[in-house]
Amino acid sequence: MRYSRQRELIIEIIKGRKDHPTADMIYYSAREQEPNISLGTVYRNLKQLAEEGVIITLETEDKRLHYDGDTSRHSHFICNGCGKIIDLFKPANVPSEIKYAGLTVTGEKCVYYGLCGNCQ
Amino acid sequence: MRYSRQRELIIEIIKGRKDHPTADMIYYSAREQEPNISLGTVYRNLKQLAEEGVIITLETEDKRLHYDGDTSRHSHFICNGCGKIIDLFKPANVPSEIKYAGLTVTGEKCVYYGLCGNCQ
DNA sequence: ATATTAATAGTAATCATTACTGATAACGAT
DNA sequence: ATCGTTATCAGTAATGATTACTATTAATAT
Repeated sequence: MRYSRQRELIIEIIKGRKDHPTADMIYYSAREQEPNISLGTVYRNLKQLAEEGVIITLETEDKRLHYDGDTSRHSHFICNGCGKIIDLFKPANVPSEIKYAGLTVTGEKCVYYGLCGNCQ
Repeated sequence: MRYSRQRELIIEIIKGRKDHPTADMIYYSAREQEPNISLGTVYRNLKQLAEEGVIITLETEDKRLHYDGDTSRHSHFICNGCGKIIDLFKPANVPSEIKYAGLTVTGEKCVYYGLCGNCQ
């Protein structure tokens, strides 16, 4: 994986924000510093970074992939009102059932839906 | 919501299977009994049924929506080897953090990734 | 039975994402 | 430092899942 200015910028953007941006949100942000960066470059790098485990993907009900620069184990809460995604850094334990079923868990994606303080 | 033979068939198919089929899997299954049913009809009804809460959607890393006829509270395990989706009927508790953050939870989607017994 | 209007089959359009292509740039070897 | 190799880029075309559209059919209340 060779260095590139564009990729470095993309990493910096994702790691620097606590919301969970989609590819095009990252694209628009990147264009502020790198006006000629292409959307394809953003998508290609995001995909690559996610495969490498540098960032994490979050599949939501809005049909677009959200990206998260924080790779530590945590869950998410998504507000049905405003769409905001909130990190939950004290995730629940893995269901006990898993060990009995002979399954090896390597990752988890727990998303809770509901209303945030502002929206209820 | 008026009765229709096609919708009834779609419901019957989803409720009758324990895998978590995608729209086109349901489409091909439906065509065995209703050879002229259209893919659009399948998609339209699945969307409607999910909105009504009759079925549940599952957003996975394979970029297609999976549907689940079981609306009881449960989690899922997805095997990275064979792609099989396994139900976990003893889901973990909601993270304690949520009540302190003033969030109201109305739904959850927990997906665990790893390897099933056959694939490890 | 008739009128109203969801629902359908079939097809076109949308939209996020990925693939392609010729040009550019990173970087190890000379 | 220059050269050669090749990953990466910008720009654009293609893909694939899903949704919207349209004329027709069928469910159901009156």
